[in-house]
Amino acid sequence: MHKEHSLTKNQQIIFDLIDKSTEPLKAYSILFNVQKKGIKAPLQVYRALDKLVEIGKIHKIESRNAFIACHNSRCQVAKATAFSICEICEKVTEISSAGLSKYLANFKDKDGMKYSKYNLEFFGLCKKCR
Amino acid sequence: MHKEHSLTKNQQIIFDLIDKSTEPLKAYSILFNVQKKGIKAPLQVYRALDKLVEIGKIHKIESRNAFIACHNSRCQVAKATAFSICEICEKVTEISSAGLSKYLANFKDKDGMKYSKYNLEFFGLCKKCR
DNA sequence: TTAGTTATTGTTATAATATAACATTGTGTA
DNA sequence: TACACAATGTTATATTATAACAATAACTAA
Ligand SMILES: [Zn+2]
Ligand SMILES: [Zn+2]
Ligand SMILES: [Zn+2]
Ligand SMILES: [Zn+2]
Repeated sequence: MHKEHSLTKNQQIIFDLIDKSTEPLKAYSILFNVQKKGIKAPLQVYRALDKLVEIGKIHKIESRNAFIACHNSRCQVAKATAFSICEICEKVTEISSAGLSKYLANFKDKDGMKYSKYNLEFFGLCKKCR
Repeated sequence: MHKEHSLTKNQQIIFDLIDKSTEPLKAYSILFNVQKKGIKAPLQVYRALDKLVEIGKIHKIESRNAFIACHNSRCQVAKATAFSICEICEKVTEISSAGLSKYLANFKDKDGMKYSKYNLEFFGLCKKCR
């Protein structure tokens, strides 16, 4: 469950766009799409994106420099994320697996160190592309 | 074990630099450091980096846009990587865990799909920074 | 209310990261 | 040799992201 944050105007505009999208959106594509709503500069987009990531409403797909809305109720505050990415059609899906998140949250490295924050990106071919 | 590839001149210069480095290096920092060896343009660096990633001699740390030499004998061909990243000092370590790689290689998503390629980045504080 | 404080926004410029396009050179091989 | 192919060199440009500073709006506390 996401903590309720009341979004500001720009944050709401940009979140709505990302949330409606069926694919991850890139910052400058977002910029292009919200210019008619008065958001004219990259920085306005990046500021909203930063905040939305911070509060867990969206995630950044690091290998693609793109942003996707969170649809994972298990995803507490954007600290532990996992995605599958199709290398052909670029479809991205957030993975919601109790087993996986438990395994990773409990994973200890050689030094016995545990990590509460991680990002995992799986690559392969989606159903359609196989 | 890495398949032996004989590196070309530019690839060797750039690999040596990354391999000697104690921290991940960014492309333009690499460029700056190899200009005295005759590599003058970004593209020359990016081409070498692409190839080195492809053959598994280095990995890209996606969240940092930086490159690190592979020191993980378990790491077959750059298809399955895991790192820990200190959020204060930015120290990056490649994780070599039989358990982790086995778990992830066998992980199946909701649709029963398995992924042989993945990238995992853990975030936290290293020993020194704790 | 009012002044002080902080978050958000707007704006211009610029930094940092990455690729396109094309000409040239080297390397292996039939 | 002649062909194919990989690697290199070079210029220009595309894409992603932040710095710096001014102006507003929203929130607090006296
Ligand atoms: Zn999520
Ligand atoms: Zn696909
Ligand atoms: Zn490796
Ligand atoms: Zn550290």
